[in-house]
Amino acid sequence: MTSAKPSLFKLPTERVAEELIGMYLAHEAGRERTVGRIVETEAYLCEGDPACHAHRGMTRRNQPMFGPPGTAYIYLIYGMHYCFNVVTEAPGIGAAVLVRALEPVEGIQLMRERRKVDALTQLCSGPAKLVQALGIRPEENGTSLASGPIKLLERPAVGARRQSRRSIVTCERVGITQAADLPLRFYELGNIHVSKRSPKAERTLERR
DNA sequence: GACCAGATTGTCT
DNA sequence: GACAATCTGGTCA
Repeated sequence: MTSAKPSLFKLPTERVAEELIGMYLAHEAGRERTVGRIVETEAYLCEGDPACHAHRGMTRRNQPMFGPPGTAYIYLIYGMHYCFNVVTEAPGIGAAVLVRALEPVEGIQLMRERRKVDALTQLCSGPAKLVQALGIRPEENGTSLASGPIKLLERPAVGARRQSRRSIVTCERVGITQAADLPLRFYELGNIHVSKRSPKAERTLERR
């Protein structure tokens, strides 16, 4: 397992969101390590996307979104849940990818304790759930994914089973009211850890 | 399985 | 003062 290449985060946000599927998100706090395989993401674009936090310019909350690509952007939603994003493209742009679901890989017992549930599919099948399961903290907002406690990893190229494009479903994003129809959500077809499936988009994929 | 309401607080207008 | 990139538990079919 090696760190993701920094150049990855400079790609267009939709590309990053798609490329992240199949990669690994790791969190280290002292000796406690948890790792999950990314199975669902959403892209939030700097232009033409009113659902993006950065749409109306920089504020105190969204400041990390305007930092260098590969920065962690963690924010509080609905007064009680935290969500984790990866900043993309270039400094000052204000685009990011929301990680929505993981397949638990390492530190599963720790995840169970943090989430206070047993079922594997309930550990990381939602943006706020995976933050809780990995033990990601709001203080880690703005840290670098290359050197901070949160890391993005990929399997070495040799012998790696490359994520086939065919098995990635593209559909509308979840839980937003503005620009809800843009196809900016990506998830792995058939994976039980995905937070919400889109039967319509899956049928379209099957026909290809 | 689908739908709905309630919890709860920082941020922005 | 309204709203929000959510989750959970309850109800109903």
